[in-house]
Amino acid sequence: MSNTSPRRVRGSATPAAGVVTLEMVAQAAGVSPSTVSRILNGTARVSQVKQQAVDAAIQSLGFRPNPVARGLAGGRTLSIGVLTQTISSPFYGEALHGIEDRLDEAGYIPIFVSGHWQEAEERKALDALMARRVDGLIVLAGRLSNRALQAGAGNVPMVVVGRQMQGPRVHGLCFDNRAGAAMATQHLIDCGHARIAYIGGEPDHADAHERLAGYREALDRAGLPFDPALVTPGDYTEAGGLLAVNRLLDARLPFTAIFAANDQTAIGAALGLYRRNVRVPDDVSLVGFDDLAPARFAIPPLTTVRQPVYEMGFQAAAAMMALLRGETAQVSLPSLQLVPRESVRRLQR
Amino acid sequence: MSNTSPRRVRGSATPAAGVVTLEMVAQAAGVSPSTVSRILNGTARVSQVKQQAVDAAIQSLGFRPNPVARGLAGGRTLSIGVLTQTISSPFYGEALHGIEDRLDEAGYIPIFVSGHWQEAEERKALDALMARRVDGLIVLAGRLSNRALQAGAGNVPMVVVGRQMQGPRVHGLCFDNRAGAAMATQHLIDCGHARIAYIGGEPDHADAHERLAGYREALDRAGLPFDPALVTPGDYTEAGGLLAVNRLLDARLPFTAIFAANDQTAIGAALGLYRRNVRVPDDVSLVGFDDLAPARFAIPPLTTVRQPVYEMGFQAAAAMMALLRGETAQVSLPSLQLVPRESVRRLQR
DNA sequence: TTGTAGGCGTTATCAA
DNA sequence: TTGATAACGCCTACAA
Repeated sequence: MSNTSPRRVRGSATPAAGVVTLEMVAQAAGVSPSTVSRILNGTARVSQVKQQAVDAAIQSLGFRPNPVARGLAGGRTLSIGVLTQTISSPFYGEALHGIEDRLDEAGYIPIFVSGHWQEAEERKALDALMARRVDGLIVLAGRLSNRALQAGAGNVPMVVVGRQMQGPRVHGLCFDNRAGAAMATQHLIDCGHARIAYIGGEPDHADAHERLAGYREALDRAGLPFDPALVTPGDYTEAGGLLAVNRLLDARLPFTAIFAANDQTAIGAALGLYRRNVRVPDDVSLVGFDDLAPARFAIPPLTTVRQPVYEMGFQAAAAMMALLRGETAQVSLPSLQLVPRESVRRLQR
Repeated sequence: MSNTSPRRVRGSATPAAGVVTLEMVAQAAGVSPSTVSRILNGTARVSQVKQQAVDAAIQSLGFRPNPVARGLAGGRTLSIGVLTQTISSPFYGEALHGIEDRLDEAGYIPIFVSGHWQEAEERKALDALMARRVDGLIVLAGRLSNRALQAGAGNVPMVVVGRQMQGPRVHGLCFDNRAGAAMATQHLIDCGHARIAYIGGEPDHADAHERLAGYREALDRAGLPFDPALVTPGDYTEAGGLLAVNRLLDARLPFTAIFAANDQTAIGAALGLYRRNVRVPDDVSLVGFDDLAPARFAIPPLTTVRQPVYEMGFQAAAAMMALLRGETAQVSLPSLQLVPRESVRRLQR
């Protein structure tokens, strides 16, 4: 029999003082390490006596399993990679919050990395995540193609927010942007507006196209003409909205309302209107999209379409947990809702 | 001689297909694993020949070291724990962005966890971080006492933003809130205002007290009386600002200006004033603190004190890197600056 | 039900 | 300068 006592001759990492290992728990409880492991993971049944002995040892020693070692041995790191675009974005920030809360419930931890809407960065971020051996991947929008994502993710399960994807270990989750935009436009039409301008989002974001489609759909349904001159691009930022509204005003076309592709755009537009002495809603009505905090406190408070973003993050994480259990994710997103406030005026006829 | 060939008899984690290990690189290059490791870490000199052979093998095999294994063996995970309060906060979001960018430069990854301004949650988050064996800790404000932080951090280096702390492996980093607040108040005084109300921040945040002190300081310096009735608490949110301004108005005390403890408070206050038909800046001037995006696009654009938050995060991460190198962190924060916009009116005399 | 004995992919020590 | 080898702390296949 060779020597099996835990000699420490040479080693690498100096064990941090006060670190309690599973082996120490086993010794204290008078059982083998495997038994402790089994109890920790619920891998097999163990007798009541040992169960209690181990529990007691864990308590008294204050043992906490080392996730790093677990990751190496078990192949699970209990961490989920989250590829987001800008960690400081007011929109995605809420989603991250939801993800964090749901993962926490399950003992997982999110690892956030930003792609900044740039393919190269996204690819790099994805690599970093995979190198960290995350157990799953949640992707928030982005520019990477579905193929690139699939390839980059290897064989870990993936939840993608903002695009349609289905597969055995993949789940897509999105809001119905088209319906939301139609709802916003319809609201303006219901208030008597017929000349409605549209300030779009980033031209190469899918949701920007869907919102434009929703706008046209509502116009069509009401039998109103679609005037391309009333449509101008934005970039989902306040500055973009400001610029866009200036173009609209400079064109000297008549319009009584503006539907902006998101709240930030609408808020920028509102400032642009203010600068030109066009009053909201007296002269021009304004509707946004998202319902972030600034919309609620804008002057006047902004009518918008509410996207439950926190909930979206929460559900994305829930879907991931399902995928990890080998189930097919079956989560549903709450639908979008119009939030009427004070930036829209009912036209007299 | 015992058998040293890499037999795989029984194991645990099934090695994921396509995973390239350091050992495979060593074989391909015809050297020992230790040599590969040395090259990877620059731990020792190796001959040109082997150097190149290994580099080639790494390239062709597409090898990427496994951080999890590194963490176990080397005791370093190349990750930094970041204890923040609300990941979706517009203020801290910017800081996280800065941290992320600086850490990325150094090959480190941030692990963000939220404490939600609650001691119990912060403690839990701290534990989770330490269990993950992060190499360092960056703490953004919070309620945990310095002692609790020190204890929770064990012996990993720590950078704390928003409080004064010094130590061999600890570094504190803060803005001069007092000076910033004095600057804001002074600006109002310079514009001829004498009756200046103050809407405070969360009563138990240190920076809220500092800002109040700055407000008083400016008043004193100008020989203006301090009227406690003109001071009312807020909570750093828009809703808090709205409520506060209502209290101020209800008290029916005369004032010509308001200094709010942060932008969100100011924006809420602006809405409150609007609701009561008090115009900004014609009837009341308004100054905020932070200079977040919404301030720039408020109507009218908000005069405020700019805190370079991104930079703050960046510097905090830089300090951490210095600490990790065993140096004493010696980073400096850019100072606060007044950003005059349109929410302040110069009083005629 | 329980224990034994690798092995996960790296780093670090020792000896050459 | 290089290579063998023993950890790092845990999990699990296998044997008992």
